[in-house]
Amino acid sequence: MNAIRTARQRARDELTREIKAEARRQVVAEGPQRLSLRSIARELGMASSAIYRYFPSRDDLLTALIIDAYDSLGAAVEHVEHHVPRENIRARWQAMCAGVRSWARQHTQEYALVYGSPVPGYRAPEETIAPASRVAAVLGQLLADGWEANVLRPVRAPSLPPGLAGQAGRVADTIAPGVPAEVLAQALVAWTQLFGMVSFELFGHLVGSADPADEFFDHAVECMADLMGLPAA
Amino acid sequence: MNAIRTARQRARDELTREIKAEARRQVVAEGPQRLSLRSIARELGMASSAIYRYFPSRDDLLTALIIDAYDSLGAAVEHVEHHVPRENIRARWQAMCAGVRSWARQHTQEYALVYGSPVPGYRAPEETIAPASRVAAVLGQLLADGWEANVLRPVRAPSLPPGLAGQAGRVADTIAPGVPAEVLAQALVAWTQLFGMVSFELFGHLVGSADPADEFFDHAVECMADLMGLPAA
DNA sequence: GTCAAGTCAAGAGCAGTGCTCACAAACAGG
DNA sequence: CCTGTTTGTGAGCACTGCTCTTGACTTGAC
Repeated sequence: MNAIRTARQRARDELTREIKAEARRQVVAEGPQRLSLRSIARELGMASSAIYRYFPSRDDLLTALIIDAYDSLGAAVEHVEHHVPRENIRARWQAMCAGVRSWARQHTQEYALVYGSPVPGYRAPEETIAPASRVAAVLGQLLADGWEANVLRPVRAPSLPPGLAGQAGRVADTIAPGVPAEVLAQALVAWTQLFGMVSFELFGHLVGSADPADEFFDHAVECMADLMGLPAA
Repeated sequence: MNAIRTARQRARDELTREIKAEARRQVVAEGPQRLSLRSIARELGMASSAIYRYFPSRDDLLTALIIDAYDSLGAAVEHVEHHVPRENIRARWQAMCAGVRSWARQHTQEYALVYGSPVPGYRAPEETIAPASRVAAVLGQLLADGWEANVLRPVRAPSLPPGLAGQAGRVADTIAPGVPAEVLAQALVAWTQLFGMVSFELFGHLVGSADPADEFFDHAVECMADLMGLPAA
């Protein structure tokens, strides 16, 4: 790789960025449904066919936006979580939950793009799993720190069935080294609860029940913290 | 209302059904994205414009499918839950969770339609909330029965903040009469966990971690049963 | 400095979409 | 029977994703 890129390469990178920016603008404004390559080209003052030099299809453009969204969420959560004293494990969990929710509320369409129904039938997995695990890594690190400091007191976990123990162990190895599978199984429960709750709030499934969801959200975060055995203080 | 409808009315009902059936076929086969009024008309041997005599727009057709999906899910869950002895509260919870998951796995696209990202930007709420609460009512009834039999031993719930207590109380009034707000708040946590977990499984967010999700699912169901204080036996 | 190879934007065009509208049949109730 | 409402039709508008050819531009080796 040369740091000095050719003029052509620089123009290409810039245009790629501009296309993505305009696409994101449209997705945010009107949803992924209404994203149109032609209107992007119109807005950028170029022929619609030229877009295909940069993204082979509409779905590929959407995939690029998805990756960016994962990255943006990961960065946001990392940011808020890093402003909490490292030794206060429970506060770190609370911070990351709040971070997820607040990012999701500020980026509804991008959240829907990532955690809503996969739009084009099937998702391109390879390029997305790395940025996707970024926010999961925050939880993993937090658990690893708590385990190392010997402050985790997880709710009695009945001995895990072998399959789940294996899965949880493998996740622990990559994301939370040292943490036993029992703790990680609980963390997976908390994890799915968190995103289920945020999705329900954003997608309107709480309107009849916990509509201003702030208090319910805090309540659930505490319940899950207890489930994982995060220390109270 | 006359039970004997005119020939015209009968034809209209039948065609409405056929349009929905063909639409559902397409959604199941290729996703809501690819649903096309023109191809429905083609398949039914009629002019595309004729569809608009029955559904004013594509989104209205989708809304009709959503209502049907809610109803189908509700019926399925009611069915499996009713085959469990009424006094075994925990088994009823397990059965309804399994029912939700199994319906979701058998009707992926319809589940995504209902619990995925709201496609057209905003959802028509009024017509959907009634069928939507049908499956929630199963959980409510189960909790009400358990509370009346005095077998619920919920995890210590720190006194609820006033807003959440009010919300949970109102839900209890409509769905689980007699059940205190503290229990219902936990039930809401379990509720969101259940659908978060199912969504993650269907939408591929567990591929790296709990991919064959059976054991993890059972584990989470147990955790949530404990959280709500459902009796072990 | 020249010139072939590679890259890129443009425009026309294909096949498809949702939706509207004027019109002609078919039906319903008086 | 006949009037007024429904229903189906086909043409048409404005739009979409995507492909392909054509011509202009940039690049880097000679």
